[in-house]
Amino acid sequence: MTTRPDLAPEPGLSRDEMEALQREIATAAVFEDDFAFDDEAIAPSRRDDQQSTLSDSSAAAASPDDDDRHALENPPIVAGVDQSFIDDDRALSAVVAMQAGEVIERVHAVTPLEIPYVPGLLAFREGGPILAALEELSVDPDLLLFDGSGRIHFRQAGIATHVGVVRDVPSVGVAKSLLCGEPADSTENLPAGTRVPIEANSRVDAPDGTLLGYAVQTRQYDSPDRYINPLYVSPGHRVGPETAADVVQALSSQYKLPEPVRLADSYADEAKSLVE
DNA sequence: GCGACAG
DNA sequence: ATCTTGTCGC
Repeated sequence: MTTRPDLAPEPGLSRDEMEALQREIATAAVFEDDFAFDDEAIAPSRRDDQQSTLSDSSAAAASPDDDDRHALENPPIVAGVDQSFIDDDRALSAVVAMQAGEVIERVHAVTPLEIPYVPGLLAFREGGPILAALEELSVDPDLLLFDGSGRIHFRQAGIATHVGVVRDVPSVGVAKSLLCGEPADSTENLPAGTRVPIEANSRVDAPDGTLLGYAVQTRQYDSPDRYINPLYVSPGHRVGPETAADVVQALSSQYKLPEPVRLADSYADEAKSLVE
């Protein structure tokens, strides 16, 4: 449960040092459920559903105990993180915090970009700007959702894992394309609500077949001969692969991306247009 | 040497 | 990520 500022992604490191740091991050990361909040209370309408259920099914039953009451009154805060780029050397990081389906805070930070994008080293380019934006948040999130990979990474230390470990906050990686690893089955035209395991292959620093995450189909067209690609969801820190996929599905309704990430996405563009 | 490669 | 009109389909 220790926060690890010493493992922060420093853009000034050599490539070898960056990779070595990522192996340390992967070692410090927890790829299984380890959080105190009620993940069942994350979805939007959940709160109302539970209250009505409680009121008509428990005529003579005891009133909710302290834990239930706490969960109902304090749904977990989930923050979506995304970035936009103002020019070649300035990044704008946006964070949208939601609770029970409602946006409770939006913050952003503009920071200089130190290094270019290199596949596998994304955290060293965007990690600093993201940490800067998270500092602006007045609420403290129970879960962070990133636009990028978590454990689905060459060294099992994608940006969701890296930032999650540094802040010691449960986190999940939500990528729109697959960086590495191998789907256990075809991911073509999957029905909405389904998922396919993503396993480690020779390109990943883990035994072949290790479950890294899931291809998650949050939305799909009804009939046409065209289809939507799945999301590649993986544990960042303190969340297991099943829960990571569950959370993303619970937070996705009308759109492909889970709401906190989708809103952070548009907020990043909106804030950018006001800056440039 | 060639291919693969989050955002 | 970003540059961008039209276009296909519900």
